[in-house]
Amino acid sequence: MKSLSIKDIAVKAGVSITTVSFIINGKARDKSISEAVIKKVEKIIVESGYKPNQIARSLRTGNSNIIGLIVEDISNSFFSKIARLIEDKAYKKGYKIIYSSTENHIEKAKELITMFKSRKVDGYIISPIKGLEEDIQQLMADNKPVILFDRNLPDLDANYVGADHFKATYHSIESFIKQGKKKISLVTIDIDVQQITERLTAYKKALADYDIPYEENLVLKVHFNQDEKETMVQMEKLFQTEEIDAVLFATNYLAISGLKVLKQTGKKIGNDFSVIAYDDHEVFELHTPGISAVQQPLEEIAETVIQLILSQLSSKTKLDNQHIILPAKLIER
Amino acid sequence: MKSLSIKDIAVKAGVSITTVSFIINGKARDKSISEAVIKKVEKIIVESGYKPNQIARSLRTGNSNIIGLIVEDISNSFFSKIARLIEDKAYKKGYKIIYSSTENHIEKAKELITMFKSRKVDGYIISPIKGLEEDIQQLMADNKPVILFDRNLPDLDANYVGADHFKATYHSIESFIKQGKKKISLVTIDIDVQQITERLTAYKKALADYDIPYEENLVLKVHFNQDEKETMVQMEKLFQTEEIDAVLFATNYLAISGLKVLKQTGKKIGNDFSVIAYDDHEVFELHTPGISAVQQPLEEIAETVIQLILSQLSSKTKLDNQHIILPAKLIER
DNA sequence: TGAAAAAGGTAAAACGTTTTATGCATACTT
DNA sequence: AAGTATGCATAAAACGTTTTACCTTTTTCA
Repeated sequence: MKSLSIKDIAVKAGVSITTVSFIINGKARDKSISEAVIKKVEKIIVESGYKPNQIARSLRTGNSNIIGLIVEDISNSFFSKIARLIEDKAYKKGYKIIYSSTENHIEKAKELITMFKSRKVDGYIISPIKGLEEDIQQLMADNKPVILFDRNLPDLDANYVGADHFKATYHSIESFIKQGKKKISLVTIDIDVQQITERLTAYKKALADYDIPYEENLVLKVHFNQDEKETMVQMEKLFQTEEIDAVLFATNYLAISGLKVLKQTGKKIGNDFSVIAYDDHEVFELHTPGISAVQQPLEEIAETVIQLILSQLSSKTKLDNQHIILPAKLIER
Repeated sequence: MKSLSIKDIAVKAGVSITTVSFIINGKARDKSISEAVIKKVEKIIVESGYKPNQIARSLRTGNSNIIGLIVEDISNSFFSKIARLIEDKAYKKGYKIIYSSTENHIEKAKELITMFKSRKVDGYIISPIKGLEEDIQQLMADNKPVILFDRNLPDLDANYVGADHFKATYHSIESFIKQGKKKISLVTIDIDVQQITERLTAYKKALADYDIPYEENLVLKVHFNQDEKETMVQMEKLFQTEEIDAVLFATNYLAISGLKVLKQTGKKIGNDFSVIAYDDHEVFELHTPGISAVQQPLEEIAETVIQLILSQLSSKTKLDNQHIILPAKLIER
């Protein structure tokens, strides 16, 4: 049941391997192969169902038509939706995606890059974590296209596509303030990437601009890799001990955990307790009452990422790194 | 910036390529290479950070250490959660996953298989759709491990891992009946795979067993690939025109669409209108009131799938096909 | 008419591994 | 002392492509 090789086709057609290869790769006219031969070989290829062995092709050409996608957690709806969009668009251009989740482990992330390297992926799409700077730098030094998305590493000059988290956060807090909220809490994670820390900066800035004093104990920094149970305990404490009247959750899973806590403790969301979540999710739409959420432009992010990487892949010369910041929208519910 | 090859290591160590290869692959003692040489070469490998080129390795050995995963839609939380679990477990055994979504398009599914084939993936994990029988048969004839999951193709004798949808559906309907419901509706899709049609069979059986007449107009079969908008229109009609007192949604996205309709139309879930969803989702847990749901044992499904495929991959002889049906749980909320 | 160019094609090297077959010492039997 | 293991190591083929360099025949045109 061995599959056909280019040699089988060559023999069947009574021409050389070279000729078949030229035809397969559309170089036939260029290399002045006669129409008759082209037709004949093409016919045989179609009839026999021959498909070139991509492995052999990759070994020879050095590229794999595979793009590596590294995210924090593919089962998070934000990432799985982006992944689906990216996959879709890449597929149309003849690229496949290999994805993997880092689970916020630097060691796993490094291993993944090594593995992708040895698999000779053509390019990398990475939602990075702190500590990966050197490895990414190395990839770029090797002239591999790299696109960071969602999260950025400040010490690194790389292509980046993401949403305007500062503005989105600022507007969220502002909207709380305009509703008359005074005790506004921020629940975030202690991960050290710009896109997360920015949310804290924007929070502080908005408060300052409206002359509301910043209180440290209104900010909960959850450890990025801890168990959900523990997170919920911490949130419960926060919700109980302070007379908070509004909460902004910095990620969708934090918001979901938060909603679980509220449901368990019977605390109601309403006029004297408002909530905004970061990254929209069906949960927020269907929740009673509806939960306002910051919605990132998934489609545009995916589109931009894939466009960026494709242009890098097709360009011979190294292109300048771009930073593309797309607006995020506050969906009020 | 060319990466190191086995030849570079061989030269550096002053031994042959063969020797290095044996050492890399743990065959050194077998081939009686001296300890001294092993140590020396290993040291050089570590120091230089050499990683074998997987492409070349694949070309030579004929296997890629990659498993292809084909699902309907990776952005569906059921699949993305399974994918994450599978990826995780596969990773630990040295396998990578390439995934792709069929979007229920038979053509795309076929293309994906062809693509995976030309990429020489070692095995296939597929949530299949009708019409793929022949292609899958072909894979098995080629002696490639294939595991179907979630959905089964009745005309095909293949490995299958899935939940007991008949029982789960039966129990769901039974629970409605025991609550005194009389007009029980089923919202399902018109896709022709056993795991979906089974839900209809179980629905009918449960009604029959409790002497409730089956009414065709209480069953809504949504077209599997239609726009959500259209689905919602159909559901709205169903909910309005019949005095339905209970609904079972056959998939989680149908349930989510259903909840959206209910929210829009202001119809309340409660004592005189109950809902059960298929495949649990955070939405159902956090919804007010909580939505009962049939929960498939994701972890066990993933574990079984990966175990099955790994045992096939490591066994020289073709193993008998297995059908593994795991119990699903009705979570009452 | 003769040289140059074009048309039509191919042989063979190369990509980086794994693996088979083989070689040469040295040590162990009898 | 001859024969046979055994320890240690390697040369070279093979996997299936792409691509470079080259060859022959025909056509062009000064």
